[in-house]
Amino acid sequence: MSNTDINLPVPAAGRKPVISRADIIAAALNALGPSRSVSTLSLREVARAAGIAPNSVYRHFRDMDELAVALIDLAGESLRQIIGVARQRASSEQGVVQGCTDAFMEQLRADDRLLHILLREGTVGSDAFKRAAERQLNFFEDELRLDLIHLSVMKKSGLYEPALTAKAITRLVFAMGATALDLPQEKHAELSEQIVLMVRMIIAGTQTLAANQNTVPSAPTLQA
Amino acid sequence: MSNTDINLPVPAAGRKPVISRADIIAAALNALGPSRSVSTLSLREVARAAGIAPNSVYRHFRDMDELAVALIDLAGESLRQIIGVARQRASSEQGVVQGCTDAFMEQLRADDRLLHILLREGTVGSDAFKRAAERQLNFFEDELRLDLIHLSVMKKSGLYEPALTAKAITRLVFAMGATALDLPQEKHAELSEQIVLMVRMIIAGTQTLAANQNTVPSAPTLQA
DNA sequence: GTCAATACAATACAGTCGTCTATACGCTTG
DNA sequence: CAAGCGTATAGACGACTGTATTGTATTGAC
Repeated sequence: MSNTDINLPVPAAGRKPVISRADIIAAALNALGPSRSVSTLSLREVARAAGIAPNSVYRHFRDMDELAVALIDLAGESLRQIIGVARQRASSEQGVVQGCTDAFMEQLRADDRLLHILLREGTVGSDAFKRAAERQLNFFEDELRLDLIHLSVMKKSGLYEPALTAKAITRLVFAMGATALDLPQEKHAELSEQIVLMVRMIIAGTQTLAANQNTVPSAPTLQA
Repeated sequence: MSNTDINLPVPAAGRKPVISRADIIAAALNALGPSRSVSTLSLREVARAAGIAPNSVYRHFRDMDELAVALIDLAGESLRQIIGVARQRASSEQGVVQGCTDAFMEQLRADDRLLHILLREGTVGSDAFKRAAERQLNFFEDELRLDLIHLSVMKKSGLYEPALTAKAITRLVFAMGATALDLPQEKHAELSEQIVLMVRMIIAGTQTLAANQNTVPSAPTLQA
């Protein structure tokens, strides 16, 4: 669809844009701050933050929804890249969980406005809005699912319903991360530990369920 | 001259109220519909839905935040009661998980406006708003924690970090439930199965971790 | 009956919102 | 240079917001 940064090779016989999509997005992020919700942003407010007239925003975004979706997509890409780097650095299972959680929490701590958006705005706003957030979550789930499969092969451990496991981990981590946004920084370490333990619980659970399914497909209880 | 500085429990020496707090709350719920966010409700809109003048809302609620908190509390109490009934009917572990999830999803399906509020509004809105939602979640966590302990004793199965386990289950179920709000009803059954499996994963995980901890006491324990 | 307290309505005000129209600027091209 | 075109601005409109003020009807105590 429409590109975000580079204009088409059309000569563009007119006045050169003094402001770009990226500028408006940056202004929106700036106006948004660390704890505001995107749905409370008004077109005029963004224009004010960008130092342009309200109408000029229309040149770049059809409405605020389009801007919000751009913000969400940007946030998702940003976090995925960071998590990707953390994932590559880790090899063992424990390292992956710990490493990715650490990267996640560190990004949270760094007052990254993008991540805040992605965590908060999953359940409110317009349909396009929610669909964009859902899409980004699905990206995470899919990457995590591949990781889990890779890991289970490497460690020869069971993996029950990879997609479901990935979804559970993703949703849980994002939900916990969302609560972290309103917590003072000194509690972040504690929350980080909690998240790591929760993820380990799910991983242990998926392995156990896989083992039980292979041995006794009807017994609900487990004895290690 | 005699002043009226002290307000005793004087039996309302004035006009009888034609509208009550409950009426306003009902009007707000009605105006809110199934998919609107509470934070988008305006005082005037509520007044219009209640058929009263905007100012009259002030008589019962200091501002919209107070109304929103009342809505959240109401939603939490309502759902807790429903889950409580479902819990009492179930005895086995499988029954508890399945039963509570079914009750949860059925409440979702019944277009209950209260539950919608509780699921959506955990991450946006004013501080008082978010604190109220968090408080309701904590209630659920606590009840679930006691249930888990009770269950683990009954079934003689392990339970690793009851509080953390309860928190993981609660947050995950609520997060999944929130996504269900924007799903067509025919997908609810599928989602319900997913939720049940996710919860079983966590329960299997906490049991496995407990068993591992008993055999290999090297992992550091965390207790809040 | 009188009086004070109360609940609500009516109106108004200042502010913000999104959007429309018209206009000025600056760049490219002839 | 001048025409053309796209960008951005200025201003205004109507709708909506929360709130303050004022007026009015109803009630219960004396």
